[in-house]
Amino acid sequence: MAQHRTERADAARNRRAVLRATEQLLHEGGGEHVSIDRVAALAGVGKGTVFRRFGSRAGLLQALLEERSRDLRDGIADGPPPLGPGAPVRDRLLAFLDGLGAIAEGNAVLLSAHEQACAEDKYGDPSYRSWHGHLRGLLGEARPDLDADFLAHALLAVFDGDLIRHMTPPGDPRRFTRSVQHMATALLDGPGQP
Amino acid sequence: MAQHRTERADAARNRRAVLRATEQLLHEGGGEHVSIDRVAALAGVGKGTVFRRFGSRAGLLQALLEERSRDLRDGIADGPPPLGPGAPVRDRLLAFLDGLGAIAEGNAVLLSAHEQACAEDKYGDPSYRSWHGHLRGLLGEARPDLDADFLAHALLAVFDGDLIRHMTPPGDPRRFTRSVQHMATALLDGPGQP
DNA sequence: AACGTAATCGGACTCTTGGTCCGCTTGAGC
DNA sequence: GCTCAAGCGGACCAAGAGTCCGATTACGTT
Repeated sequence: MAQHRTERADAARNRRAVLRATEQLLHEGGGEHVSIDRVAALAGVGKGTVFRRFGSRAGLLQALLEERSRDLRDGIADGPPPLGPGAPVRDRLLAFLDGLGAIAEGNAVLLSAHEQACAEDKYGDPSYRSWHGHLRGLLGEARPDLDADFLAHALLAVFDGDLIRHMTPPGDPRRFTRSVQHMATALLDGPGQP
Repeated sequence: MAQHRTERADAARNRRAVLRATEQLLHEGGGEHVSIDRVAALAGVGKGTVFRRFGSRAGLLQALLEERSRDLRDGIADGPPPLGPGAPVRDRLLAFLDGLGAIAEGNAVLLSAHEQACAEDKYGDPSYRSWHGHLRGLLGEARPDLDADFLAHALLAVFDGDLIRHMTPPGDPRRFTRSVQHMATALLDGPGQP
């Protein structure tokens, strides 16, 4: 994120403070509880600083999400199988859904807030495009007869913060992920195009 | 909608005016172009009138959506097959998806706006609950071995205004519906629970 | 160590929007 | 006509996103 040369020390410190404040507010109240004013106050910086750093509310939430999902992205690109390259497509798909599901289950509130903030440009969001591209690739490889592009969107549509909270019972935090994986295998093993 | 006895003539006239103004604004600009002030101004009524009638921005959009989908709901409850009762489950499911798809394709902007306005309570919305209940019933009947509740949510998750606009090419307005139907049959015909 | 400067900071300010309030108006039953 | 509750409307409020610019400060240079 060093734009020209290096980032000034105070700038780096402030960015970390803002991100930490955001996640704290997200954790305390709902996503709508996170206003820029509050974030700035809690982080001990001015409002302008938040905007210079992250551009907008959407940018702030997106940065947080990106931070939480960096490991998964790296694992996909060059990590060990089955998440990384080399494993059978089906295993890679299930490993990916497992990883994304874990992130989603652990950050449902952040997901909702991000979705709401991005509003009109959800499908242009870099994270979304990345997940979609990966999914489409795997699906297309496994089942060239299906509409991989649409199915990738359909699978991702299910990763909705509200839905996850709505569907996750207290005693079974991975239920959502299992359901998604089961649906994906049903699609993979389903009948072909007539 | 007559709360006690009958609705005063001016009240009814104003409600129609507000709804018509809303759909006009929705049609002209994007969903975020529809502010209550603008709606009230275009309808020629005061802001308070809009709120008394519809309660909130979400209520206004929901009322419009409900108006657009009333026929489908009636058709499901007591219309002729295959939409109404009596046809094989599979045919009813496809007919329902066809009807809902048509509504969604024709009101993508309204869908987006409604979704954004409802925000935190999408799953409590009467329309949503109604569609979900119907879908869950059909899926559960056809495939008692699957998680009908989750799959109903998953199918509905795909009815996203932005996604529909993003996926509907100019020359093929029903493409989205066909994709959804195809996905649904893949799920119906897929393998059972291991 | 002192300096120059460009990056950074911060909070006052603007603008828009959802929602509330309350005194005034009016439709409709008698 | 008369009454009066239902309905009206727009001033008002609070909150939040995003902008601006004078003050501040980190840091490479000398």
